[in-house]
Amino acid sequence: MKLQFSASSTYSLPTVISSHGWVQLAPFSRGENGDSFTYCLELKTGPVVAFSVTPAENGALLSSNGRLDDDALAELSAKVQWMLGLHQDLSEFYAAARGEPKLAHVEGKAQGRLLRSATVFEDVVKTILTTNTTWSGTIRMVQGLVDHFGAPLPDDPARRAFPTPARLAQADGEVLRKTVKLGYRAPYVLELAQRTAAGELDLEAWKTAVIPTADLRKQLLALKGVGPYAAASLLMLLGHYDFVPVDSWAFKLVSYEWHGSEPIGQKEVEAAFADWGQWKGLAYWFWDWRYTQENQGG
DNA sequence: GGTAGACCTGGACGC
DNA sequence: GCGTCCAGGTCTACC
Repeated sequence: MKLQFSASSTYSLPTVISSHGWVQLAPFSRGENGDSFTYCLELKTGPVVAFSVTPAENGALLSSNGRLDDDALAELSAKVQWMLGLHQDLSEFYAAARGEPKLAHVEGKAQGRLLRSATVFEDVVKTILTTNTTWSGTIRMVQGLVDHFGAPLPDDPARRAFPTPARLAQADGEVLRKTVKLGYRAPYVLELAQRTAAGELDLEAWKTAVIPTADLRKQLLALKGVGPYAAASLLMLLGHYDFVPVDSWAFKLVSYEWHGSEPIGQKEVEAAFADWGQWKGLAYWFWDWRYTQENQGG
């Protein structure tokens, strides 16, 4: 089975894949050249399907051995288009970036889209698992969730999808805490799964909802385990860039760039991008930082 | 609204 | 190998 997707504007799959670390988190797996990925997904309509996504003419090509009925195919197609951000319009951001040498590269590289998981639920869980830990810890926790609670692929049971809310809602809190090693985050993830599975939360509605960013942020902050950093990160994944995801790395970047490596706080980071309006998050994320260049010999 | 302490794990470090 | 310290955001209680 093959599905070809075309973007509504200039598009680069390798750029989307390398936009942030998501491709390193299960059930994503990065292709050898870094310009493609594979993923395993449990569809609402029933089947578990594995597929690869490779670059195609201004878009992407999905390939899978799975056979799907029309409903499953429609669901898969919609989810992959969401993951790839094929229809995001970044023309206003590019227009603003043309006047800033530190962002001169973004339009040429088609930067701006961030790789997403198939569901908002998966992205919220993963984002909670990025907080107060190392990146290696996040990779380990996400892999643990997939290994313990994800539905297996029929043809290759070693490969599993990210667990649905219904599957995670059945999880034993102590297994989450001790075996999967989510630690104190376990009750946050469990509560999120249970409320989502029960229909109390409709996270997927955020994909299409037309809501002011401030209102969406309030709803995100109301989730246990989601604070200002996680909310800003999730807003970016949902296509709202009005907030900078300020973590300890942001302090290093901004301090080195504008404050001579002196200790700074949240206010200084926010002030640095205050002029970027609805594009603050993207301007921060794709800024050509001196800190990383000079600390990696670039 | 702002702040202090607790949460949990893994990694670095010293012995 | 063992113990200690620290980094990483968010929550809760308190002022």
